[in-house]
Amino acid sequence: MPSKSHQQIRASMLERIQSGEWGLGELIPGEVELAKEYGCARTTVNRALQALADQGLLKRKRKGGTRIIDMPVRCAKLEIPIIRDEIQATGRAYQHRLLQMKARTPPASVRAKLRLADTIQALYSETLHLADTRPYAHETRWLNKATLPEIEHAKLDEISLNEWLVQTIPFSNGDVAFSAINAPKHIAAAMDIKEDCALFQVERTTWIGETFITTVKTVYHAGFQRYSEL
Amino acid sequence: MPSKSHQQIRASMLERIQSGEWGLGELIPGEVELAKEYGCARTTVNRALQALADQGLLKRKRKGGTRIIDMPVRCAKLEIPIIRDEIQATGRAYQHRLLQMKARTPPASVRAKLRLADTIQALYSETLHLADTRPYAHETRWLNKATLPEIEHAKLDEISLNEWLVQTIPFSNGDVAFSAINAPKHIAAAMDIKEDCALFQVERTTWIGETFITTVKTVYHAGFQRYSEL
DNA sequence: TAGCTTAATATGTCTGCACATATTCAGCAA
DNA sequence: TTGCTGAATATGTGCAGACATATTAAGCTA
Repeated sequence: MPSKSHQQIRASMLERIQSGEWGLGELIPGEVELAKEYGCARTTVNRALQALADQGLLKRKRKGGTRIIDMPVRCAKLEIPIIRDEIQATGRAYQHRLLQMKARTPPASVRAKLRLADTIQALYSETLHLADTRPYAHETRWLNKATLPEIEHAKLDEISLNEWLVQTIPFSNGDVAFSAINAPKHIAAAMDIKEDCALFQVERTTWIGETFITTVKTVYHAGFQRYSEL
Repeated sequence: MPSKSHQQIRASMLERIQSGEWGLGELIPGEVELAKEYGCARTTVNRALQALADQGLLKRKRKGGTRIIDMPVRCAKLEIPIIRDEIQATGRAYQHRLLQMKARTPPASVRAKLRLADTIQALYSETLHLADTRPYAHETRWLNKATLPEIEHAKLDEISLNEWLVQTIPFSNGDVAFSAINAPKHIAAAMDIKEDCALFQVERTTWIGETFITTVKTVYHAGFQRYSEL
């Protein structure tokens, strides 16, 4: 069994954890001992253990040894796809409408969150995304004009602002918040639903280094679910 | 610079990706070349590249080489803590009330989701979690009695069902779905809020191997946000 | 030209070894 | 007892070399 052993070892260890052979908070054997047991090099065991530690199942400390996490925190890896992809993946036609777009001084709440100067102008936009002509999601966005002068030349009829950003600034940092809101009047009107209907909302703010790029509130249609494995 | 180089190399590569030096979908140099450039062993470069690939920034193929992901999918790693921890972390007092708990035949919708036989009895429960005596979240749970006979002896006054499960079945598989609902009458009553108020809902179903453990709907108080970095 | 074979190539993985680093623990001194 | 010091120890990291494996590209054949 000279190949792929680090994956097998990892799987075997996972089993030992799940079965309770290695109980909660318990210290497990050292790398050298495990290497002997599995008949492989210590490096290989190390790799398997590191992976499990990354996954949040183990905690490792030099000299302290490796122990099972006492109170494991459940984690869900949520994917947040481009809305167009999400719609087309279900076989429906995608459309989007730019409802509004203008330069404005953002309200204090937005300026605070983004650490913007009082005087700065930001680009404000509202977009409606449609699946087979039915409203799918509504986006409210603030965008730092200063960092993105190219925005003027983008053809936002053909490609949504959302997508344009992903292509232009692909790998940024940021944060997300998920919540529920009662549909405010203007969104209810745009999405053709009852006012106060419960909607799923995702707020995202993205940065590159220290400079703010954009903050966006995406509100999905009634009944929308975001799904993930854990 | 003989130490920590795989982390440094990884950071350096991340920069090259973010700065656009290595553009979207582009092929990057091979491991041997990078190793020469960074002045280290191929193993070390490999490790850095693997990490970035795990993170979803790179795609690697034997012989095909390594390329930057064309359409990166945003991922958020959401932590779903035990409610007690979540409340106590903000310095508030935690309490919980078991509103209901009885064995029942689950409705067809639940049976289907859990692949349960028609005849099986499941344990149904409703729990209210309080922060400083104010309603924080409401849980509706179905639990497979057959797989968890110990449940009868658990002291569910002292410890919430939620927590009892985490301690008893710590490492299970499952799925989650996030959504927004208008508060139904019985939840509005229990949480002392207006009917139809928008609430954030998390539905979780967990398994061990092929056997179903539990499914739970957690509805959080109005205005609740689940936050994460991305 | 189409289809097969073969060699070249980039990543995947394992080994065995060495040294680095953090942490515990025992032993000693004030 | 308290506090310090140094040895022991488990993990962290790196290197060189080897072989495995998937896939492409080139060359050959019909």
